[in-house]
Amino acid sequence: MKLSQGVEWSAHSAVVLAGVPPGTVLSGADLAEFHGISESYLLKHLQVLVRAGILASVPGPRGGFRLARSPDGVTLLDIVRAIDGPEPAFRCTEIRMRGPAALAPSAYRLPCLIHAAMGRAEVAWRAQLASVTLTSLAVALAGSNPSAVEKAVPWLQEHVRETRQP
Amino acid sequence: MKLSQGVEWSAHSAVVLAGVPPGTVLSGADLAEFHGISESYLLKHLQVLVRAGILASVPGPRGGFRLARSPDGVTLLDIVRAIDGPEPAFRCTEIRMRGPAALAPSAYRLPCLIHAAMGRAEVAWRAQLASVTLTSLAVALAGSNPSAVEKAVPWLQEHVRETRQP
DNA sequence: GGAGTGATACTCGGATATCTGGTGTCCGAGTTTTCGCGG
DNA sequence: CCGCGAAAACTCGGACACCAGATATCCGAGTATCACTCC
Repeated sequence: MKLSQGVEWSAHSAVVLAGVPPGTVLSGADLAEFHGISESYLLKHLQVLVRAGILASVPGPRGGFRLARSPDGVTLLDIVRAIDGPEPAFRCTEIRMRGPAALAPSAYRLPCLIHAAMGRAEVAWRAQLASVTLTSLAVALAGSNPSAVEKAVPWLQEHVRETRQP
Repeated sequence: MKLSQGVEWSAHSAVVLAGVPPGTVLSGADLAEFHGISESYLLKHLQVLVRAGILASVPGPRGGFRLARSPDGVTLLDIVRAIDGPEPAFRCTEIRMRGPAALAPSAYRLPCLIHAAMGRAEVAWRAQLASVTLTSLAVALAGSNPSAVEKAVPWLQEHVRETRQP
């Protein structure tokens, strides 16, 4: 089980976007430079987040990305599901219904126990991720590492862009 | 995030092996036939379980596999970690320490918050898997689908093999 | 001087190569069994 | 009939191709800006 690299990049980018004022955007190039990562590859992931309704994009010069909803309404689970896909990690192929000792399919109305156990584990995993919002991350960051925030804010103010209001 | 196919096969095979009497083994070919799956590929995973100390193998004619410890002592987490690897799903590359707004490394003694949140989620996931033992699975199966067990037992008795005692 | 208009520059968006890890299979090492032979 | 020995058969073990998905990048579509021209 391995999570895509894009999850980390997307989560950090979303936290940064949660920290810029409403009505402003950051370009993909700025987000990539801020984190010291590849711009092209980050764009690929940001586009996925846009398609998932987590970010909104503004095209053209002085365009960029912003959160599509309130930072309260975006959780780590949303980001993971957008990048990594919504399908569960464990795929039950129902091998219990195969082989020489199998019964008729009607005998397997109750779910496969291994499948069920895996499902419970994933529910617990998702519940933890769903309890973390961008707001909670930003607040915790301000509390745990205020100097990092103090250094990031001026840089962001230098690169943030006002957007015309539709 | 995607779990290997081998996790499902290994888990089912382990449950079957938990159901055969102590001092007996099942060959890889029998386990594969019982589940209707590829023998060669299942063997690959069974060997990993042997290396992880979950199964023990007996070579030569009338050889096969058996559990290396009591079914009480084998959890789903053990199997997942053996097949899928022990490293966590989320890999933090510390991008917070990069880019133009980064501070000196000494300013990042506290863990990355996104990393920490992902870690809590994985702990919850593993805790669920660790709470499921082969014994609990076997007991629950006997309760939820006794007819499947009744049909499987004769087949297994037909194919199980006594092992000489060292 | 102001408005209109065309060109321009900048941004996101999707299509395209590359590469690692899971998937699938095969042949060889090792051991037990078994068959044949001799006593 | 019994014991010994060698050959054979069966099993696991690891090494070898193949393929899907993640990784990484590039060029094109679309739009706001800006400069220039004309009124």
